[in-house]
Amino acid sequence: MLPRVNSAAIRRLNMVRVFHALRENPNCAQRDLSRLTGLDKATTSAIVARMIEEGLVERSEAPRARRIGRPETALGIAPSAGLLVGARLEPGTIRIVATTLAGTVVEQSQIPGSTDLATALRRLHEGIDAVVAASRPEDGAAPPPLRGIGIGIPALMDREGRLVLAPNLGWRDTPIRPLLEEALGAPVHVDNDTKAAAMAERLFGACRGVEDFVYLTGHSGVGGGLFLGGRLYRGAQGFAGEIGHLTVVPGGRPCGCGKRGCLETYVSETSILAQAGERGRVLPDLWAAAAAAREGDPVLRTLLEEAGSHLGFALSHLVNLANPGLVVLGGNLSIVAAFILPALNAALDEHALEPLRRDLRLVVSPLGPDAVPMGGIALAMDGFLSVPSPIL
Amino acid sequence: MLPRVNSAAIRRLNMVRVFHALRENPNCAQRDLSRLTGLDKATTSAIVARMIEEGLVERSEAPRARRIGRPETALGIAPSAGLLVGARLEPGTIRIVATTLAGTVVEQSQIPGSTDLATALRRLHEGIDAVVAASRPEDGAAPPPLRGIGIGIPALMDREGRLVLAPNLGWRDTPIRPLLEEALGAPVHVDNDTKAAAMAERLFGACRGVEDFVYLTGHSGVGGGLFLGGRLYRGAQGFAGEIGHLTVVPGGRPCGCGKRGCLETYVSETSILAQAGERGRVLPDLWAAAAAAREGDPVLRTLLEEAGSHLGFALSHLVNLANPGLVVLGGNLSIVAAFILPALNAALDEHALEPLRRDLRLVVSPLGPDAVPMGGIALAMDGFLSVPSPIL
DNA sequence: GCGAATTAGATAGACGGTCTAACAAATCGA
DNA sequence: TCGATTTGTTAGACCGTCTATCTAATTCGC
Repeated sequence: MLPRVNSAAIRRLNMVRVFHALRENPNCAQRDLSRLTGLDKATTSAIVARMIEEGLVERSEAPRARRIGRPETALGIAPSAGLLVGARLEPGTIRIVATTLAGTVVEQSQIPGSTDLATALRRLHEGIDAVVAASRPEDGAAPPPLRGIGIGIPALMDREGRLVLAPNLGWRDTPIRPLLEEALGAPVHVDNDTKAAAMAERLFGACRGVEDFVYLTGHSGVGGGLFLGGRLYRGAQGFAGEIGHLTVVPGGRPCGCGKRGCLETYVSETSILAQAGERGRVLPDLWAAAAAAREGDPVLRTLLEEAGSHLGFALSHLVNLANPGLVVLGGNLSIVAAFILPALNAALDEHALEPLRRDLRLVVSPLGPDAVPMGGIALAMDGFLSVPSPIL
Repeated sequence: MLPRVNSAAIRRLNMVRVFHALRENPNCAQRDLSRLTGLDKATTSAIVARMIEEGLVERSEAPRARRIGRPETALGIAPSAGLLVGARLEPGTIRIVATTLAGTVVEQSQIPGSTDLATALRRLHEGIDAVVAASRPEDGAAPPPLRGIGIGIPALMDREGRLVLAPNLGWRDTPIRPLLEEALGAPVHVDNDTKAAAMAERLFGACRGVEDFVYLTGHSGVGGGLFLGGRLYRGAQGFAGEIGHLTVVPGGRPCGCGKRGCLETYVSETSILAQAGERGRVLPDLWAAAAAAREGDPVLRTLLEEAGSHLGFALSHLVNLANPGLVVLGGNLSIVAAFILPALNAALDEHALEPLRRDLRLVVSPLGPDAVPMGGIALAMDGFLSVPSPIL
C-alpha cells in the first residue's frame, strides 16, 4: 500500500528539500533557499523557523552585508543537531566514520574485522561507541545525539534489508539489521556496500545532482551501483547491478558463481592478482600492481589493459541498456584506473552506441576508499530524513 | 527546477490514484476505492464528488445489494468524459485506436503510412479525424471531447520529445510534437514505440501492478522498454533500452549501426528473414517463418533456436544488471515466441545469476500488435492526468 | 410488520500545509 | 534624514486530508 499523501507528507518533502539545499550550500541565506527549492519565501521562512526550533538549523551571528538592502543571515545545519555514523564491514577491517547531520566528517577509525558474526558485531559495536565518544565537542558541551547508523556490507541484501548471502564473510540469511539495532540503540540501515558507495557519490562525491549514473567498484568481485532517474535502483528482489557476472568471455575463466567467463574473473582485485601470479608476478595488492605497471612491467601493463578491455565491454552493455550520463570508477578500481582507462575507453568506443557513448562522462571516484562508509552516512541521513519512498 | 509541492499537487496525486484504482476496478464502490488507495473514506467521498462534478466519473443507476447494510453504488469512468487516441506510425502502415478515458477501445483503423513527413502527418491527421468521427455515441449525443493523443514511433526520441533519428522513416531532428499539436488541436505526446508499448503492458497488459519489468520487441531492430521502480525509465538522454545493439557475437554479422555482432542482426524480423534467405528459405514475414517452423522445417527451427539463444544471452545481461521481475516478449517476437523460448530459457539458465534467474517470470505479450497504439493511449492518459513527474 | 443491526456514503469541523499580500527590519546612497 | 532596496516575518486566504458524527438504505430477528 502506498503511503498516504497529506499535509504531513508535503511538509516533510519540502523540509527535506530545504535540508539538502542547505547541506549542499552551506551558509546560504533564506532567500537562496527559496530560489533553490522553488518554495515561496514565506514557506521557506516557516520551514526554517521550524527547523531552528527543532535544533536542526542554526543562524550565524553576523549578518552578511550586501551591496544594498537589508543584510542576509547565513544559515547552516547545526553541528550539535546530531551525529551520523557510517561503517564499512569487511572480513579484514571495519572502517567507521562519524559526521554531523550535514555529512561533515568529525571522527573516523579503523579496526580489525572478523568473519565470525558475533565477533564482527561486537567489534562494530565497540568501534561505534568509541567513535561516538570521541566526537564529543571540545568545549565540553553535551554530545550530539546519535541519529542513525548506516553500514555497507559486501553482501546480497534483499529489499527488506535482510542479508541473503555474503560469500566473503561466510554469512547467509542473517537478520543483521535487527541484531545491530538492538545492540546499538539507534536506527540502523544496512545495505550492499556498492549501493551504499553509489549513494555516497551522489550525496558527497562526483555525482552530486546527477540523475542517472553508474558506480563501479572491484574488490573480491565487481559490483555496480545503479542510480537511475534520481533514485538508487534496487530491482525486483534488490539484486540489481550485478555487473560482475556478465559473461565477457564465453567459456572463459571459471567463476565462483558456477559460470565461466564472468567479468569479475578478469577485473576484480582478487582475479587481477591471481592472473598476475599465473604469469609469474606474485603481488600483495592492487597498489603493488599499479606500482609495477607504473614502472613499465609489460606483464602488468598487458594484464590491466585486458582488464580494462573486458570492463569496457561489460560496461558497454550497461551503457546501451541504461544510458547513464556518468560512470564512476570507485573502490579498488580507482587504484589502477590510469592503466585500465585507455582500453576501457576503446572498448566503449567499439561496443557502445555512438550517441550514448558521445555524451557519457567517465570519472574516477573522488571519495576513494571512503565511499562505502560515507555511503553508510548517506543511508543514515536518508533514514533520518525518512521521506516515504514513493515520493521524490 | 522541481515542481512545487502544495495542496494542489496532493489533490492531483490522490485524484490520479483514485482514477487508476477505478480504471483497474470498474464498477467498484467508493468504499473499495478507499481501501485500494489508502485514503480515508471522507477524502474519497470528496474526490469522487469532484470527479462526478467534472463529468469524469459517473454512478451506476442501480445500487448493488450486499448481504446486509446499505447497498453500494457502482462507480465508473464516464465514457462520455472524453476520448483518447493512440497511434502507431510506421513506414508502411498507420494504426489508430480511440478509447474512453478508461482505456476501453471504441474504434480503430489502419491506413497506409508514408516515409514522406508531410504525407505521413497528413494521413495521420485524416485518420485520427475519421476515427474520432466514428466514435460518436450511437444515440446521437454530443461526441466526447478529444482529451489527448499519443503516438509511438520507431525512432530515437530525446527527453524533450524531439525526434532525433528514425532510420526506417528516414527522418531526423524533427520537432514532430509541435507539428502534430498544431494540426490536431489536442495535446499530443510522442514517444519511442517500444517505450510506448511497455507503458501499454503496464497499464493494460501483462504488467499491471508490476514495478520492475522489461518489454522486448523486434521489428526492423530489437528494442527494450525498461520499466524500473514503478516508472518508465528513459536514461540520461532518453535512449535507454537499446538492447538490440548489445554485442552478442564479437566480430559477427555487420549491423546498420556500424558495429558487428549486434543482437538485432540475429533476432529482429528483418534479420531472421535475411538469414532464412541466406539459407535458401525466402519468406515474406515472421508468420511464414513461424509456419515453416511449425511444419518442422529444420532450417527455420535451427534459425529460431539460434535467435532464442542470442536473445537469451543478451537478456541475461539485462537480468543481471536490472534484476527485473518480469520479461514480456512482445511485438513480432510474440509470433515466433514458441520456437525461441526453449533456447532463450536455456541461455538464461546458463548466463543469468541463479537467484535472479529463479524468480524471473517470462511471458508473451497479451496485447500483441496492439501494444504500440495502446501505448499511445497510455501516453495520452498520463498526459491527461498530468502528474508532475517527480511525484510518484 | 417493525425495530435493531449493519454497512455505504455525506457532512461538519479540526488541523495543517502553502501562497498572496502586506509589513517590518536593516542597510546604502544622496 | 529620507527614500530606495533587499531580506525576512506575519496575517489571512485557500485548499487539502483526517476525525467524528450523522444520514441513508438495506437485511435480520422477532
